[in-house]
Amino acid sequence: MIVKAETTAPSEQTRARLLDAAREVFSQHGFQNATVREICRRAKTNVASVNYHFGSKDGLLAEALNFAQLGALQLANVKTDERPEARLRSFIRDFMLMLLDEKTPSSQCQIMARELADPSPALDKIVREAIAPLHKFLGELVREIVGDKTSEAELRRCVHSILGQCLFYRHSHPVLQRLHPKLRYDHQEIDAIAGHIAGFSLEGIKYLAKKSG
Amino acid sequence: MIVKAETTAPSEQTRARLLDAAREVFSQHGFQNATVREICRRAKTNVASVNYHFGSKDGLLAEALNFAQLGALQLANVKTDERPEARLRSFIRDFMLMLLDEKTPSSQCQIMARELADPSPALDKIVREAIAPLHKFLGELVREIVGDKTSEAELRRCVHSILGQCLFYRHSHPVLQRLHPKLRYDHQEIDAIAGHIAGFSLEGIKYLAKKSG
DNA sequence: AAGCGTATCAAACACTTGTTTGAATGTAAA
DNA sequence: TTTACATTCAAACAAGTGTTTGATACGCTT
Repeated sequence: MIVKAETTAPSEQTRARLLDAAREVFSQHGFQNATVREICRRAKTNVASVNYHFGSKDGLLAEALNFAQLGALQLANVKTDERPEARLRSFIRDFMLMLLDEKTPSSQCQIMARELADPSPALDKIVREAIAPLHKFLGELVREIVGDKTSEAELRRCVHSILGQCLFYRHSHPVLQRLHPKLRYDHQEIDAIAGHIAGFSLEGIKYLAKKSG
Repeated sequence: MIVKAETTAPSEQTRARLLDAAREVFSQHGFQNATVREICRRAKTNVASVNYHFGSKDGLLAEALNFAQLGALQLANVKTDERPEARLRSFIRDFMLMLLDEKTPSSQCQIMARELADPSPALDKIVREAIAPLHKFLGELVREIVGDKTSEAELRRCVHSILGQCLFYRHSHPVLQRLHPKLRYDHQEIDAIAGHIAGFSLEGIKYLAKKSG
């Protein structure tokens, strides 16, 4: 059938399976602790396929990265005509969902979070394509709230405070699980956490605005 | 000379050298990425000595851990008769110094921070001896500020917000270094960061107290 | 000095890792 | 059918890991 020729070639299928499996394993175990064999097992293919299709484990990570979702989130947020406070609220909520949701995990964001603590050769690309834009976006958003009086250094520290709170729940997950075994990151809990972070941060930001202004 | 017999035996010396080197390497590279060979190189001893003196790499980590400094910090803080707001301020400052100071790095705290993201077999001990007490201490301190009205869940989230902000600077150091190459964690910069975190957090906490009260 | 237990060391071991190889397989054009 | 090419695979490779071994050196008692 001609149809088959128009769909993906067989080689493209294993490529896609490898990328899916790689995103899964990298986000769960981090780059260093993820093994090529585990990835290939999940992709139901041979160990050699990684090097055949992507050259190396590094190459696989580089191609598996795709921060379109995170970028789209920021773009949609900017396009809203809501007040900056509300935009910060909803961004934190969306971001926490990407970081924590057990059902629809954005493996991209989880990989990004992991890379912070344990850099891989792809860190430069990740910083350039995901982290730097994210800091820039949040910086501009906070700037709208605090006004022009606040210094760049203080503004940056606000961004760090927000990101630090968000990432804490991802980084410390194994520990928090032990401290509070009944904890589950369902939709409701994530909403509560995001609401707290937004409220907590907005007070800090507004205080800073008053102090500087 | 009899004196020599009263000082440490030669075997104790290499034990001590191993522990020192282990703390150094574990705090710099994390448990997984630290190699026994690197530790022994710095301790100027043979690879086999780790297993001879500590049984295994795990055993070495277990004995290298010592959270006395962190505990002493909390005890001294409680003993102060200052107001809780001031106590939170000074604790955050001391904690950030332990986490970031390039000159006197508290390898213990850096190991603890690393374990959050990348657990080792010693995580249980670390949670029990360092992290759980730390959360408890901060919880009680924040409770003094917010009063009895605030729920346990919200109180806990405040503690998470504080810790998240503090740990962010340690976890994200490689990334922040790339975003702001001129950044240095000297005493002055750490003071500024700690001051920001304390001010930022106190506003969030007080807001929560009002909201609940 | 001889004997004994501890501590150190170079070397090897067992295992895992990412990567490479060369043969086998499938696909499509000649 | 034959040929050429891309893909897949089992197996091996090379390097790094924590750990073990057996010999050697040291300090101390007898």
